[in-house]
Amino acid sequence: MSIGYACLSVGVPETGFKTCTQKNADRDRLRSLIAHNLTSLENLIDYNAENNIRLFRISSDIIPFGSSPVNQLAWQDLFGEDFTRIGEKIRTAGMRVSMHPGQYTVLNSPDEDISRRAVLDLEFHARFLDALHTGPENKIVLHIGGAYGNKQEAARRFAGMYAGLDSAVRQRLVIENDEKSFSIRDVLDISGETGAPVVFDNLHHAVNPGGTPGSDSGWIRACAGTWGTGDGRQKIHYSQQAPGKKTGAHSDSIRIDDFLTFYQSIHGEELDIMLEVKDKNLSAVKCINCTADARQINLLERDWGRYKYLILEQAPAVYREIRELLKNRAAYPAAAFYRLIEYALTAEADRGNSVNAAEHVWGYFKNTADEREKKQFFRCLEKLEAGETSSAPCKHMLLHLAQKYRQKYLLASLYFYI
DNA sequence: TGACGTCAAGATCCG
DNA sequence: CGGATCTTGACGTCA
Repeated sequence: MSIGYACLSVGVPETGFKTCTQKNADRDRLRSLIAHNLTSLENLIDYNAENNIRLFRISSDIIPFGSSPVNQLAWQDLFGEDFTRIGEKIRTAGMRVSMHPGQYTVLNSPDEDISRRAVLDLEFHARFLDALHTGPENKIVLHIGGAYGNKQEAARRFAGMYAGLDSAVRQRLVIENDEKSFSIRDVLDISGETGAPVVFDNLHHAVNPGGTPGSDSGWIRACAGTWGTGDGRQKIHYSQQAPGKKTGAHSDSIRIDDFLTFYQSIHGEELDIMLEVKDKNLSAVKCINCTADARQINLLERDWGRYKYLILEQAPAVYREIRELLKNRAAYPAAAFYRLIEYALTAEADRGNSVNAAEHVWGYFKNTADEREKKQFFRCLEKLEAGETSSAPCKHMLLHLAQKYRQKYLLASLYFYI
């Protein structure tokens, strides 16, 4: 069982992706964007390895215009050594990666130009995973596409296109139910035609159930048989409805109690679970820690180190409560810990709390900062206290100091990033 | 023709 | 100047 997240991180330094507009996409620009993005990918892989995250989706945007004639760069060759090095790290960490072209890659489109571009896009994704020297269990996840008023016909067109794909693509391709047209029942039928493994997406299924009713775990079992020996562990996508947002919108964070209920219901299934959630790695670590075999409190202490100043700012009472909770080093109150963090993050910002948290963080620098920095910080703090600014300028300054004075522990604090 | 979804670039305004 | 808040771009389908 691995639990992972998609594409981007929250609060991991130097992991951002850059792109440009089509009209600015010249060779030099693309080369430097790709160099930057591969460095970010390597930093993400390092972070994942250090944090026990063994499932990760690589963003399609890592190569800007990766399947467009705008990008003629031989990036596999130009960055061959980087790909090899990053691929080795993935393998060494026992990590499984994937890619997922978005809703605009439509293989079954009746418009031949659109389906042709979809093929090119899939080939780009396969080329990327090949460049990392990853095996075929590192999948490309794809939706079936549009229904065009005749789902049967659209499904047949998908199967026809699938059969014509290069084996480098086909061996990696897995198909997923969507929230509009193709239900899990439809996708299982298409799998019967094509042999492609099926990814069950619980939220898409809740929005677009189709077929005969069944529990999530029932459908997951139904998908299990589509995964062959070379395909690796069966994968599912898991997400939760964002409260108050439109149907199908992903939540900001995974609510741990709902996740654990789901997790109990699929107990015994050997699955890889890809979380689709705004706070990305944060929810991944949460769910990993709450289902870990090694119930060591240092897992929680480590995550607490990243949350603590954020929680101090959001809800000082919860800060104190969590400190109490973690005092018993023989216990492993993972769910209780994350439940408190979820609760604290719902609190409204309070100026006094912001000042208090900023002063705490300032404690790292009060003996090392020079006179100019001291003056600057306290001027910033006074403005915050007077309600003349948000806490952003203070935080920005403290982050700058953390970088200058190499406070590694502080640099990883979510206080700066949420 | 605009909504849909996503995230970064780019533009603009404010103090 | 930094920060906050738009708008645009890039994609295809569907109402």
